[in-house]
Amino acid sequence: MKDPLDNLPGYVLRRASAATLAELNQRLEPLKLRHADVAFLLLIDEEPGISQSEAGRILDIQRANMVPFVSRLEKRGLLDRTKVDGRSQALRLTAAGRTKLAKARRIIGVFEASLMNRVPEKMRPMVLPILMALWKGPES
Amino acid sequence: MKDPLDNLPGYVLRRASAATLAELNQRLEPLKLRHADVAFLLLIDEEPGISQSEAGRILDIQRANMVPFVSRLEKRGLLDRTKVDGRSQALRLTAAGRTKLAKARRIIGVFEASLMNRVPEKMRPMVLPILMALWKGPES
DNA sequence: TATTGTTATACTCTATAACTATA
DNA sequence: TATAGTTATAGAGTATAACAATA
Repeated sequence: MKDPLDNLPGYVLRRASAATLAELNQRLEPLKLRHADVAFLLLIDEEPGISQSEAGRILDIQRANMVPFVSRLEKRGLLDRTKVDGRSQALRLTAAGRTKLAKARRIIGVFEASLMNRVPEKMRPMVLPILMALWKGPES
Repeated sequence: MKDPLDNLPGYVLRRASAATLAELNQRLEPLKLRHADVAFLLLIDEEPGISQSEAGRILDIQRANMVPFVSRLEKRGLLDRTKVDGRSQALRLTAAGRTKLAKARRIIGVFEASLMNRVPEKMRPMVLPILMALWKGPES
C-alpha cells in the first residue's frame, strides 16, 4: 500500500532523516560509534580546546546531557579534558581519538556519497541549500 | 561560532528534521497531539478500516509499539476498533476524531506552507523529490 | 506455519530542575 | 548575576523476545 503521507514535506523529511540515520548508525557499528559521537569528534577536531557547553550549544545537546556523553568518550580514551579555568574544560582528541575519527571519516564519506547518489544528478546541487533552508530558514 | 558540520547533507538532514519536528509539535500542542498522532489519524482517515499492523507497517512503527499508541487515542475517543476476524481489528475515526483531525489539518497546512516558504522559490519544486530520493532512493 | 494483537522489558535520546563552584 | 559542569529524574521513542489466539 502506498503511504498517503508521501506528499507532506515535513513527514517525508522526518522519514528520510530516520531512515538515513539508521543506515549511518549501522555503518558505524564496527567502530562502536553512533552518529552523534562522530559529529562530536568532528567538532572537537575542528575546534580543539572547545568547551563542553559550547560544543553542546553548537550540536544542540543540553549541558546536562553532555556529561555522560563526554565521559563515555573520555573513558574510551578518545578525548581528554583539561581545566582551562575553574569552570570550563578544554576538550581535545587523543591520538586514539584521531585514529578512530580517521576511520569514521572514511565511513562518513562513503555514506554521504551514497546519499547524494540517490538524488537525480540535476538536483544534487540543491540538496544542501534546501536542507539548510528547511533547518535555518531563508536567511543565513 | 559556525557549525563546522554544515556541509554534511546527512547531518543537516537530521538537524532540519529535529528542528521542524519540534516546531510542529509545538504548533500541535493546543490540540494535545504529537506529530505521530496526526500522521496516524491522517492514515486512518484515508484508509478507514485499516488494521493496526498494517498501519504500523506503513508508518514504520513496530506492532508492539502500536498497542499503547492506539489505546491512548482510543481512550481519548478519537478512534474506535471493531473486530474484523479473530485477530485483526479495523480502525476508524470517531466523530470526535474527525473534528480533531480537521483542526490538525489546518495546523499542518500552515506548517507545511511555512516549511516551503523558507526555501527559495526556484528550489521549491525540488523539495519533495529530493526528500523522497533521500528516503527511498532513486527508484520508486 | 505465519500473522495479529499483546505483554514485558530495555535502551537511547531528550527535557527539566536544582545544586556547586566559579567568573 | 550569569555561566560551566554536574546530578537526578522523567518522559518520549524505539527495539527485541515471547506468548495466545487465530488464519
